[in-house]
Amino acid sequence: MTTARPLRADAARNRRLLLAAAADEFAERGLDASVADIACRAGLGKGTLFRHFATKDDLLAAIVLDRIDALNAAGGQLLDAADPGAALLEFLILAADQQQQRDLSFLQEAGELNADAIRARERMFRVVHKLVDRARKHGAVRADVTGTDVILLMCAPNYVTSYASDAPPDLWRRYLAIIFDGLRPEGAHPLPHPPPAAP
Amino acid sequence: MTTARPLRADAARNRRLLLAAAADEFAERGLDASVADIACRAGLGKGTLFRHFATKDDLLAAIVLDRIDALNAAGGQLLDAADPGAALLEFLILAADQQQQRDLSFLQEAGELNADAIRARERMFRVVHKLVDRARKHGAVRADVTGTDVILLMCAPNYVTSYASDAPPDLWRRYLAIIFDGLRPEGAHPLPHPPPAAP
DNA sequence: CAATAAACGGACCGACCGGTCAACTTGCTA
DNA sequence: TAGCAAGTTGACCGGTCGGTCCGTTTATTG
Repeated sequence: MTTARPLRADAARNRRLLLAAAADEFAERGLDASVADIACRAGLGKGTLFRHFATKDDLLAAIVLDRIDALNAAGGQLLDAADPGAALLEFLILAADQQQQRDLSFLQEAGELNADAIRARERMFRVVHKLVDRARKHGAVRADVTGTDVILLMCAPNYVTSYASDAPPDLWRRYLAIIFDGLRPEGAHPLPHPPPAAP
Repeated sequence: MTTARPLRADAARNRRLLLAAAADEFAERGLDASVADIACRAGLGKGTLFRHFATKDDLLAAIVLDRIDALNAAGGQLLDAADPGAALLEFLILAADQQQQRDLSFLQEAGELNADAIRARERMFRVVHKLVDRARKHGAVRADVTGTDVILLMCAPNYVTSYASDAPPDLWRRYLAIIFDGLRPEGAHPLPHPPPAAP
């Protein structure tokens, strides 16, 4: 039982500052952003950062957890949408939008994450599986594509555009559309390799 | 004029050892592989590595240059193939196969590379553009897709599978097929974003 | 307001990195 | 085979990193 007594007012404020600074710094410089820079950006000392987050990975996990939970909530609502195909596409757009993908991609990197973050990720995987199943049954997605396929492909649009240095910020929409066309049943060719097992 | 006198026999052998060790190490651990580990893997001292390659980036560029040149040669031949659509697909398969993609992805990362490597990359870009143009004129690729699109998407299949830790080594074939289906004219939906300028 | 626990901050630590260098070894050649 | 340039090596350097620690500051509360 973690009967945590509430944070002192300044501590709560600083925690928010740190999370915001870390989100910005990670977005700009990737996983290599240094904790010193993050603390400095928040106008705080490095020691303060480590008082709130025992390790750099914990800080990352805290950020990612928020994003994932928000995405899961949106995905849950999309499960009731009228058009299952449009709902899946909308979910993928939400996931890629505002560089959320950039954080999601951290999530995919193996198990060095907070247990909470891992649980949130698995919740998200379940949501994606449900969205894909619905879309497949509705004929909006080809029969030979699985939820795991979509999970893996989810981060590709942002990854792809990250290499076009002078690209407009929402170029990912173009590649999400191309990949999504590849998921549709119309004009689908047989796949040369079986799908991976669900994670 | 670089009238380089030939390397001493042992030096030439060590150079090959270093290139092989570096290729393995970069493939396993990515760009973060340390020069010390590479030298150790080659059974040599760190100083020897720096005698052959002035900087870590030069070493990387030397590896990448070989791969790119091989790919360019294959791509050049595919320009004469009977079926332009199959030729483009074959080129993408070659590019992704045997983790070549892993090295190509380094290439995409901005201009911190050897001038030679940059030239080789640009040569590859031209080859891809030609392959795509041929395929498009032949109706094997949708009209609204450009060579630059394909260059950006080229690395996606391997990237995508790199996050499925227990995946079979050629799972990328599955996602290359899905993405390639997205490039076909059949069942293509309008793209929501214009293509980026050619690099 | 005084007492106290919570929070803060930055000097400090050990590990690791890319890269240098001078002493040492070795293949080539005359 | 002698001499020497070419090649090798690992200790070493400056810098950065994640993380620790303790003297100091501050919000809270009786």
